[in-house]
Amino acid sequence: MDSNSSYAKDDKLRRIMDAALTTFSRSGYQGATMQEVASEAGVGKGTIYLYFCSKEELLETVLLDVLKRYRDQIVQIISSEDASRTRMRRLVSEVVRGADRRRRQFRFLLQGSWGMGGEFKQRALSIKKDIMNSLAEFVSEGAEMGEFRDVDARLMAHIISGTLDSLAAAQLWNDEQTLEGQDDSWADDLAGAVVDCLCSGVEPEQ
Amino acid sequence: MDSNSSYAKDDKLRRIMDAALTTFSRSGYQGATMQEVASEAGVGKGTIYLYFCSKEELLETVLLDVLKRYRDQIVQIISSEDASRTRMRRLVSEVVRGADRRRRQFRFLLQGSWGMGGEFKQRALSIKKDIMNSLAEFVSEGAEMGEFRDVDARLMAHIISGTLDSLAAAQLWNDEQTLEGQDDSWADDLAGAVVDCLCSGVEPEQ
Amino acid sequence: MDSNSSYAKDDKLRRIMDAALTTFSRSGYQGATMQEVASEAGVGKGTIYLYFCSKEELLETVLLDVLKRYRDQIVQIISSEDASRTRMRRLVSEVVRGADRRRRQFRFLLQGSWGMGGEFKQRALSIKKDIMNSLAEFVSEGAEMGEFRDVDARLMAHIISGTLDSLAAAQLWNDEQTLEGQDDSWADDLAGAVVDCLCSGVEPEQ
Amino acid sequence: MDSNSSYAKDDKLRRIMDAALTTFSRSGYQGATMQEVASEAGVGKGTIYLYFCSKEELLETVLLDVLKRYRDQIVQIISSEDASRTRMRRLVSEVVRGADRRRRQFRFLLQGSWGMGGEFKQRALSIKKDIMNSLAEFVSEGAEMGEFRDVDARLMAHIISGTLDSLAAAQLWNDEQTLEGQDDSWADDLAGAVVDCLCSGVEPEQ
DNA sequence: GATGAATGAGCCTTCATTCAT
DNA sequence: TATGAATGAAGGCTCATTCAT
Repeated sequence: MDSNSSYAKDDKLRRIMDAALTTFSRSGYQGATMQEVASEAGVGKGTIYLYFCSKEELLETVLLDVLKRYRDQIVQIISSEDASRTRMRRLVSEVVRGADRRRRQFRFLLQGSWGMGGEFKQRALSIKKDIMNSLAEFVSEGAEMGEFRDVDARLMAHIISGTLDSLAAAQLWNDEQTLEGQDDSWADDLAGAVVDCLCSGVEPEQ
Repeated sequence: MDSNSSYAKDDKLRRIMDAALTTFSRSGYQGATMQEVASEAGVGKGTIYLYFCSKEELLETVLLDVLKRYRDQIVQIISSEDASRTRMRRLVSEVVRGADRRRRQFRFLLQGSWGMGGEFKQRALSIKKDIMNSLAEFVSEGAEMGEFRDVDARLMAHIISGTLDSLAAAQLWNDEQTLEGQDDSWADDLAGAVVDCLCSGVEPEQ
Repeated sequence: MDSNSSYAKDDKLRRIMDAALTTFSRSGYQGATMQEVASEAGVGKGTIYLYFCSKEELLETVLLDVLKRYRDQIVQIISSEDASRTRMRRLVSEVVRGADRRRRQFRFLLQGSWGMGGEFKQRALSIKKDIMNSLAEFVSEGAEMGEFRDVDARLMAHIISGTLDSLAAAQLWNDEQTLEGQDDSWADDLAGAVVDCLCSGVEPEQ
Repeated sequence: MDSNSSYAKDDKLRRIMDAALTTFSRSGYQGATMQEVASEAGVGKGTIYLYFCSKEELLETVLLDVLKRYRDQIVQIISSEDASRTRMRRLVSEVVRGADRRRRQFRFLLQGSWGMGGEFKQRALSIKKDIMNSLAEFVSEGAEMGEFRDVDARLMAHIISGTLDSLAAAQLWNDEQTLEGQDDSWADDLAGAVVDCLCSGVEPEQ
């Protein structure tokens, strides 16, 4: 019984955050109404205010939550013991696959934290920097291990991050020209080609 | 007199669109009020409705306008007769410089068209595809001329576009770690390093 | 035309304040809704916010306005050149008559400024003190002229003010036992009896 | 056990009514929330509804309770066997002292029953009339005993009642000009002066 | 054309009340 | 009996839009 009610409470919070993610993603922050979120979550409008003190706090919490999960996914992938190129490949394929599976979340990430203010922006930026730092470190370590050239790690992090975002966005925007064959291996094939570009560059070796 | 009033009319339209860009960029679409836009433009609130039938149409017009200008800038740069690497370099340096100079516009571009619907989204996507197509064509042509390897042009377009976006965003977010030395040549140096990564890749030649 | 529109604006403000007085008096501050006030005034809900920035400011303005008019009435009456007793008599009869005529306003005055905070309370208190000071001065002057005994003027002011309030309240509460015969002279007769009590006291002369 | 739980129940009821008095007095009827009252009483929000079926009933009960206690105090004082003037003096001094000691209650009384409707208003009025009747009777009896002149008893009741209210209000409003020396005997001195005014009147004997 | 006073639909938020535990 | 999580009606306020001037 105890564990039941405890479960129920967590469940309600989770349902609200999930509904908020869905609703904000569908209608945008300002466009979404608390009533929509409540209906989507299957709770009363007032119930949301038992967990979040304002619409803004709800958005911030959900946004940070998604951002953190994205960061954790990236960090986890590039922390493996595989060869740098392999890790990079997994990074691309997982993110692209994830964008497909969790469209709602990526909508959110790409939208970013526009219009949010002050303290929140700092926290969001902090997580974004985590991501950048992880990627930069990944590049540096690759160079130390002799698997990468000695390029500017921070710039390379921008290139990787930007590529991931662009691919995910294409996914969301349904860029069927780029990503049409959705069989089992399309993400891996895509990742292979992208990583080839990133690793070998676009210029022919002389 | 005719040409005068016509000029006056164009001028007023231009001031309104400029004010809208500034205001939407500062406060977001929903956060901005028509009163704000009117004040910023130095016209009466009702005047805006002589040129645009709704707030949404105003946003769409301004957004498409900015997108087009961005597209045109990119197209113009990569249409020159220079070597591919040189054009790519100019692409990066101009975009980064532009992000610095025209922050309002880039805010807008990165924010995208959230919450906008249907027909408008198609038009925005269409322009975004113009950009992608231009970049892909640029890569293809480079390959034909032997200046680029025979990589997947569309994927390389994503890499370039994503890199540009990531750099521009860092600019806006004031990522002072990446872009601190703001002397005259910082953009060129940055572009050089970025293009080196993109052209030669991150892996050492064997 | 100019004077017309100017009149219209003043008229709208006046209608809103009047409607607010009526509505607040009928339903209480918290009980009244802005929609009620708007309907009573025959304007749109938003229009009120062109003249007052919040419900609270509306209440404060109306309350201070009524308070000031009450103060001015009292000051005017006791500033005449008549004998002290005559002025006191007019004070009572006018206030009682006013309570009858302007019930809404007296409701307001008696309710006072409960729940209002800070700066406003100070301004209301300041006007209430004006009234007390005027009454005290009236008593002092009466004493100087030999028409009154040398009693504590401030205490006597409390007695007069309290008596006026109690009579006005009885009026409002429909104390038909006290104030039933509402012919032309009832107020004068009442005032005569009251002033007799206040002037000669309740104890028999020894 | 029975008497214990019965005691506990009475105790809880008392605590709730006390908390309501404090809370309503502090925040006003509409401003106070049931949660505030519950917290102040140290009980759960739902518990209040075991004793009162609505917020309004709670207010009415508490208000009538306070009114009755005030009435009883007045009746008790003027029912003694002392000389009329002595009783009047005790009336003033006790009320003023009481206003100091039980500010919360007087706040309530002075605030009155604004916004309350129908049946309740009748009951409150009924108690207020009790007070008026008691005072009028007191004056009549004084006249019968030859200690008072034969004035209109109901009007004199208004004068006394109004004076008491005005003094109590000054107390609450912190009218330090009137009531500053708060040593042991200030209330008695004040009462002496007030009663002198009421008994002998403000006009010099001729 | 240009304006801004006026409007009212719509939304965030509060809080009295209920009811499962 | 006692509780407080859950609810949803209701209200203050905003702001896109209109229209008389």
